[in-house]
Amino acid sequence: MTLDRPRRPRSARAHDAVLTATSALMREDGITAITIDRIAARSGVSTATIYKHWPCKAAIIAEAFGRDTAEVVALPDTGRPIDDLVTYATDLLTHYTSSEGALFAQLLAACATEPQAAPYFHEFFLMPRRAAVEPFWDRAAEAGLTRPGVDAAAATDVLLGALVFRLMSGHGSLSPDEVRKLVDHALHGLLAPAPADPASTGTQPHGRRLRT
Amino acid sequence: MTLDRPRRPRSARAHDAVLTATSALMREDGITAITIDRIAARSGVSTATIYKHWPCKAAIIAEAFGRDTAEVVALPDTGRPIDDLVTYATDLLTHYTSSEGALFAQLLAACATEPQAAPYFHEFFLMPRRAAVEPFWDRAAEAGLTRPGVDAAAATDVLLGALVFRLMSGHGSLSPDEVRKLVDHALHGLLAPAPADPASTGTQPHGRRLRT
Amino acid sequence: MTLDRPRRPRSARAHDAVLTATSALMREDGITAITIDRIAARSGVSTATIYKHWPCKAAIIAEAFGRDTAEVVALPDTGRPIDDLVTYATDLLTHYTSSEGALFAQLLAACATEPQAAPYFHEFFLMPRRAAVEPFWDRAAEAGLTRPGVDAAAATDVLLGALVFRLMSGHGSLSPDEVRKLVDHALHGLLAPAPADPASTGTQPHGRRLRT
Amino acid sequence: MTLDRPRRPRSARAHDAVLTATSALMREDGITAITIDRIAARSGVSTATIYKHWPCKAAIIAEAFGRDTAEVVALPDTGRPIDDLVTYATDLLTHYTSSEGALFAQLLAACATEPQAAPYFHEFFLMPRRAAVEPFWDRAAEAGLTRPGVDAAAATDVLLGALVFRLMSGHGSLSPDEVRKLVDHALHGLLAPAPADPASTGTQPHGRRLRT
DNA sequence: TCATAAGCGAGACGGTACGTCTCGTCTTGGG
DNA sequence: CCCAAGACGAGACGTACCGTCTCGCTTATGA
Repeated sequence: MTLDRPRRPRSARAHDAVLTATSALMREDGITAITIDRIAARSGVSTATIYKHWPCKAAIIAEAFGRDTAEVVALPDTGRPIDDLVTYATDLLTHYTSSEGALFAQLLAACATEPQAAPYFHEFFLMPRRAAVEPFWDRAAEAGLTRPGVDAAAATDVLLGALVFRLMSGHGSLSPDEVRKLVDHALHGLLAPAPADPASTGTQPHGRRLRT
Repeated sequence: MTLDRPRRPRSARAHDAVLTATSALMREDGITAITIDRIAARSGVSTATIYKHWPCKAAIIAEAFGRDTAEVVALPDTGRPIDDLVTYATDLLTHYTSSEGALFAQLLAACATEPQAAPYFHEFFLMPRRAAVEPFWDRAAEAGLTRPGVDAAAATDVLLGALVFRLMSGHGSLSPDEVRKLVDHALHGLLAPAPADPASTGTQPHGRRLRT
Repeated sequence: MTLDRPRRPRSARAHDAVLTATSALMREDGITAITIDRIAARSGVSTATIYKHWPCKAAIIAEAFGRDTAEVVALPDTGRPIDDLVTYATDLLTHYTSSEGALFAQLLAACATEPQAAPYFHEFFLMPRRAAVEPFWDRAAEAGLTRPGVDAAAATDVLLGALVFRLMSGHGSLSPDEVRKLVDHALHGLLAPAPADPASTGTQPHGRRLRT
Repeated sequence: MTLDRPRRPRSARAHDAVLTATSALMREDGITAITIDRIAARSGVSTATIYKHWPCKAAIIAEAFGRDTAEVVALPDTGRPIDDLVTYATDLLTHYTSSEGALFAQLLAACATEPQAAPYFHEFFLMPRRAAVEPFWDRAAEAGLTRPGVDAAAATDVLLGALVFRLMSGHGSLSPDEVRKLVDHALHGLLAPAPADPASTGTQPHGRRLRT
């Protein structure tokens, strides 16, 4: 617990210890069971020191969660941007279907409850994730594969949004089928495409294209 | 405080008084400032009685919020379903852009934190709202105006999802332009419509399945 | 729980049921665990009815305890009054050394806390007990075996007092030896008998100064 | 409420503040009216801190009462031990005849109800009091003025016992005459002194039988 | 080199909300 | 008219956690 040699450069040590302890606690007992005192006890960092590094509990959690999450879902690169996007989106949502999703939901809840944590969530979770996919969406946009006006920010929010909503409220299924449906809806829209030629059939061929 | 005549049919009286007090408190000071004790003081209902009616604070809030929200946004009916949907979706998201959205976000946070509240959120907020728009989506589906597989549940989640995400995490703008963009993306999809030639990849199915 | 037959002559039935239930509860879980609600549930008598019969919980307990205690310790009658007194006193204190003593202590505590119970304690416990031993002390007094001024009331209080004190505060041993010591001290006094010759101390016969 | 300079040495400050507040409350409204919350409000010490210092309410009261009682009744020292004992005993019982006695009774009741308080009662009230009189009884014993086997503990219990009993149950008079009677009985015994000639009764000298 | 200032662990503290408990009153509805 | 059933207001209870603070020690830097 008390290393001897390099004593003063503690700031970084304490910082790391807190994040590590927080990660451990949140996997073990869930975010709701996390308390500053438990983090302090687990990390060996005193509560006072913790409060010198972060403004509130949710900020710690946001940073810890963001650090852990560094690319849990790989970005494929097959050269077929649309396929890659579909794969990535499906993988991403599927990943948050697991217990990781519950953590994510509780992290978001903490952010909403403690507004001071928002910047931490932004910096340590959202931005890194978005930066990773941004070039991807950019390339897709350049290739004319995305709708006009679609950028990484909007895309992420629309893609994750429905899942977030369901995770938060606990309603709605998160079965693989549902996840695929949500991804499909987000990527291709809720409404039928405006018929290019108004003379087509009422129901149209996309039925085949979309159904699972 | 002590009404005289009809004394025993109090259950309903207490119930209403609590919901009314909760609504008032949540408009005045926000959801985070709500306390069971404050609800008790404001409503004249004792904490013990409150806990006999609801399992936790978030359940009360969910019911109160749901009761208040009964159709704050009107469903237009111009006979042009697509226009109506667009109008409704835009109005809905715009409505949650106001302070009402902050309440909504904190309600969701409370639901995620206290799982016992989820059924209340479901019953008193989500279901009534969804029931209101359901026939609308059904009619649109019958008219072939929605993509196959789109139902009221998925539609609501995808439409509201991005907004919910932004409200919860505090990131992202909620300006009218952004709202319009989110609505547009949700309704029409993130990806550009599939090109006319379907002969792209023979390897995997989702290219065909998904590409509009 | 819901007997049907004899409905009106309830008063006596309810009274008895309450006392019986209270006795049972107090043997099972101790007096501190007794609740009006538990008595009501156990006896099938409603709380409202209970409050019509007794002013407070301690009153019920006092009556129940008194009813149960009817002569648990026998009064010997060997014809040798002093021996009988010694036997009785020792038996009495020994009896209250058991778990019955703890009940007794808690009953007294309840009486001190809820003054309304005192008359019940007096009527249903103290008086019957005292009435039983009174003729005994009277006879002893007539035979000149007790000190002048000693009556049943004072005798009981002095005899039981030390035990009560120890039971209440939890201090002091209640081993057989200690009990015998307390009985001995109470019966024969703390001070050594005044020496036969009154000329011992210059300060005069305290015996006279104090006696009554 | 918020003193500035000497901040951390609060433990003692809080401790004292609680005891002082408790003393005040108990003189003003009686022990039954004491609440942890009232003590907290009066003393400026939070309930949580209070519970870190004492296990229950009765423990606080016991300590506060003991602290206040530090020798309210003086021990005379005339050189005539018997007289001193008589004076002291009478003064002591008389003192507890006042409202102080009611407090004492309720303190004992609290001790019986909350067993965790017993050690506090023992340490802060009983022991100091007993320690004060102990040398006195010892000297009397050495001088052969007390009955064999009488020590400070037994003496205190027998002397106070009857009073305690009457205080607790509310029965029996506590007039000066009665007090004197109780003191007399305790000091000199309930039974008449054994006749000088041991050959009196066939049942053998109970004096010897019982003594020790 | 040594003093100063800062960082730290430990943990007490004030504050506040929690959810439970019990009391004693009250009302309903059935007999 | 009485009663069981039990809802209710009141409010104390003991616990939990937060975020601040003080203490006393350790260590890095600047005079």
